Amino acid sequence: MSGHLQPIKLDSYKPLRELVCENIRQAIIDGTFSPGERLMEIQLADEMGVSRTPVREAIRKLELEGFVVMIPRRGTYVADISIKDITEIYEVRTCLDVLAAGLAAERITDEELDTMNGYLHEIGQHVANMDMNKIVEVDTAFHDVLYNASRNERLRSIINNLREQLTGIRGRSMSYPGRLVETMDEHRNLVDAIASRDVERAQHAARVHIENAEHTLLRSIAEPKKKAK
Amino acid sequence: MSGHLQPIKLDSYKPLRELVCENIRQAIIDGTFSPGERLMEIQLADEMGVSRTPVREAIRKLELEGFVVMIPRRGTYVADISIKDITEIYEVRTCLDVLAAGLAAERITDEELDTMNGYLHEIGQHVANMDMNKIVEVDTAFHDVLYNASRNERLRSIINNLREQLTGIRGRSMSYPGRLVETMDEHRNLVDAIASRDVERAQHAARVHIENAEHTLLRSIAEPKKKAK
DNA sequence: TAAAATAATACTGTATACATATCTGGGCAG
DNA sequence: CTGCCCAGATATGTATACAGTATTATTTTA
Repeated sequence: MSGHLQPIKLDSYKPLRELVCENIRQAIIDGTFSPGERLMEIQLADEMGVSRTPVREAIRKLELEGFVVMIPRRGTYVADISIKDITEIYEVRTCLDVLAAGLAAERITDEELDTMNGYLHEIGQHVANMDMNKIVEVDTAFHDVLYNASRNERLRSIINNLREQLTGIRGRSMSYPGRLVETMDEHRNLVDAIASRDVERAQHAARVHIENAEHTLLRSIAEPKKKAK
Repeated sequence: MSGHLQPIKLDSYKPLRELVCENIRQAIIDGTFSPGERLMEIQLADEMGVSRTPVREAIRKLELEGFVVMIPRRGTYVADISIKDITEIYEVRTCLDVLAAGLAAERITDEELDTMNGYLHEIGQHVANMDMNKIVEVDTAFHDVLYNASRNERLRSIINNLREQLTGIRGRSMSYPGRLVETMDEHRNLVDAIASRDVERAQHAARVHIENAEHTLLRSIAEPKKKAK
């Protein structure tokens, strides 16, 4: 979206470090900073018009979240996502998504089910228009409802963190030929299983969905479709 | 162990924030700081003989790890672990431990198996002597080998984080009547299953082990065994 | 000319100083 | 006597200054 760092807005009264953190994270996700690129505190601070202190605290948080790698006394670098990383993340996410789907099938409310069905319909329209941004946005909201229905805060936060680590490259998977239609079918199956409170089927649907997403992502990466900065 | 914060040692050349972080985490785990207690930056900095900067960065990390809760402009408080939290954590951990056991059964080396068997034997001796500290120590090492054998860094780090959040109260479970013998049997089953590369059986053994640990912990908490500060 | 050593530069790590918001206590009014 | 308001104190949020180390470039020597 943005090709450059935003100067910090003072709109909210959230601590500066939070705004700075979100700003840098977004810049990493949307490709403003390339993997392996060095992040220097002074430079970041200057560009955003703040001092080094909030920048440092933001970087510490991003390190915990896995977006950057810090080498003591050497500096901070944008984390490089390798095939091995993708495999690792999906190994964990498959397991957790299956858990979340099972729990949601037991604990979801009818209102939440309505919301999910609404999102499903919305996604269908955006797919018809090929509006990628909207698709990703609503897809995220759709899964948020699901994870929330698991009634497990930690599960939700761990999954969200793992998802965010892949956000930068997830778009590739989406634009893979035929994947969108597949995804919609899988979503439909998942919602139906949860709606009928069928834990086993919900777990199976979640597993199929996440495994397909992984395979598509890995396949799309194997293909030569690099876009330079 | 310690009843008070340690002044910071300059032994290692690790960044101060790391040492401070470990120091505070340990103090929370061993009960020097009670749940709900307020942590003040200046006081912590003075006690450890450092400035506020590394203390602040350490606290940010502890917040991400779930050990403390920060309220903007209000201060930092030691996280309070509720029954709901324990249930949440074990819900996720069960899933992840099962995953780790299955992966380990596929990927573990013979050397690592030897190591695990060695720890198992060691635990047996410490149980005979009722040396709780040693038991916890070797038990931790035992599981570390297992998680490491999953060959998934993220899985390992997530599980370790969840474990640490319960470390403070895990001792209760250990001292529950008969639990130690049960635990040893479960460990034996787990190692045997992994040694025979039987994924299904390893997963089952892991699930049984973690679920029993949870039940024992919840039971021991339900009983009135509070020790005041 | 190449390699090694030394010096200079630049960034991270840490400490301290300043600004601002929240909490506490006392006084005054109802 | 109780409740509200204002003022002072204290702690957090942010900025800046200082120190130490790593990297790089330049110079000297082989």
